[in-house]
Amino acid sequence: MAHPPWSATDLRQEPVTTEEAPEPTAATVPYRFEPDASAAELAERFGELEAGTESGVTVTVAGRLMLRRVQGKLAFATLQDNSGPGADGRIQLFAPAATTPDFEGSAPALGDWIGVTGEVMTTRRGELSVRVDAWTLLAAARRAFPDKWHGLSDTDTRYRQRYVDLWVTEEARRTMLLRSRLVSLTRRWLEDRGFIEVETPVFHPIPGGGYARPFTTHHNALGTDLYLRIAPELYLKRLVVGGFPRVFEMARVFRNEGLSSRHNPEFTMLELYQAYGDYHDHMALTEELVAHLATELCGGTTITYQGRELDLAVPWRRATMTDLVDEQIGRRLDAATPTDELRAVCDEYELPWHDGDGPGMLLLEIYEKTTEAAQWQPVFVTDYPEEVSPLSRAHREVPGLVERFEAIVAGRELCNGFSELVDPDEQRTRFEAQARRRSGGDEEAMAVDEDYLRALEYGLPPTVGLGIGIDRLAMLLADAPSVRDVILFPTLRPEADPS
RNA sequence: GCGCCUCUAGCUCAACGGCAGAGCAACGGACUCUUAAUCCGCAGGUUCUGGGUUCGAAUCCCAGGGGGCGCACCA
Repeated sequence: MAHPPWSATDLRQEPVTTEEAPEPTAATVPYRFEPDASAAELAERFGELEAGTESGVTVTVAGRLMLRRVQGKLAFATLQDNSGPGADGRIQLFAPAATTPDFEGSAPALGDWIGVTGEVMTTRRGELSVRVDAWTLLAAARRAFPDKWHGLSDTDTRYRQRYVDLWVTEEARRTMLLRSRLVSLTRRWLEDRGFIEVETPVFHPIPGGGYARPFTTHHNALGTDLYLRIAPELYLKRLVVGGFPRVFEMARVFRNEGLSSRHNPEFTMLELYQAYGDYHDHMALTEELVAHLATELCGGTTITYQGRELDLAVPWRRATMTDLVDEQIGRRLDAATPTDELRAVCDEYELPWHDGDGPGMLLLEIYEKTTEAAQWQPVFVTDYPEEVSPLSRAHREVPGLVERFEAIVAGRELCNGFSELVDPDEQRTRFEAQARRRSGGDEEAMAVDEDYLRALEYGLPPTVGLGIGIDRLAMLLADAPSVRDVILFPTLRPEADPS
């Protein structure tokens, strides 16, 4: 090799037709660069170096130039490479004119990516630095970076230009890193327990497994409409029928509904299914997984969310919907409560009801509007009305209810799980009830999925399933107020003119 | 979909019916130990868009657009 890897000299010396030296462009940066140290590693390794010391060690680092302090014939700069567990890695560059190549020439600009090779040293003030003995431009920033102190505050710009936000908003970087670790830890944790990760279709001929409006698309060659999945549930249970007793999927799902600080049209749902278990098993699994993640990511099971303390330590409280509603509004209501009485309660709390709503629908409505948001510490709400749970198995003791639970944390639904309905005849009856709602105008009700029924007819053993909202969980553990803070590129209206 | 708030230089923000400004960034200059370096100088605008009111509009009004928050929706 004629030049060290950081050198672009060979490229810059190509014949030029103009008298001026060419500006470095994307065409003049090297094809490859090989840093051998990061800011975090240097801090770790040379943290104890006394002020005014040269280490005798030469390293190559790379990153973006974020700050610059030119002092006549001596310049300091801050190179950021986002190394380290906090993704906040920065190292100072020390550049004396006497030894720094091209000091007076085309010095790098703020925002440029550069690679630097030089001796590790400390300044007289004791700041760990890399002396710039050689440097090369890796990418020029043609657009000005935001204010070096105030950064970006316009949320629109932050979401649309996340590639800038991630450099200037440490919080954003930290949050996204936490999310990445959350997903990684979850995978490992599940695999350690015998779950295998699978990928099921995003295109569904029949939308199912949830109660939501789907996005519709069209396949030209097949000449058929397809729906983007609203949940992977029905395919994952087919896999249990197929002989995989423990499966999970980190499923991006799509729901054609409103946007809010808690809803993005595409979001990530972890769904897992476990043969031979019931909903008690998955309540235990949920609390153990979340406590594990909190310990790994937040250093303990006591965390702060939006200024309020949350105790995620195992075990979490378990309470039936009936008991929780009773606690909140002082009435014992369940799926056997007469419809008239439930309607009267709805009226009392100014909740709209429809003629077609059965007791289960009304009870759920009352619970959600009066009780759910009032729960702060984690609680498993159990035993939902069958009417609103078309895929859940009937409660083994209480008629009209199913063995279903949701975990409510900080007033929000974190997950939803249930003992799965395994009886194909009963499932057909439930699907048909849904289909009646659907033809009655309820666009969110499910349709009859004949292939799913066929799968059940081959035999689904006792099974429990669970869906955890990964975005919600990330919000909780990252202490993020908006779901957009935990999604790298949240859904926004397309820009009219992005230039 | 409804309500409230918001939009000014690349970025962060002033000016609130009377000459569109500052800091940072950029550009020119001084400076060999800075830490958001400092200092001097220079340049930078469709005040989101279109109407209206007014002698005069960034400012007030109407309509539209982007964004935020709340409501509705999201079992």
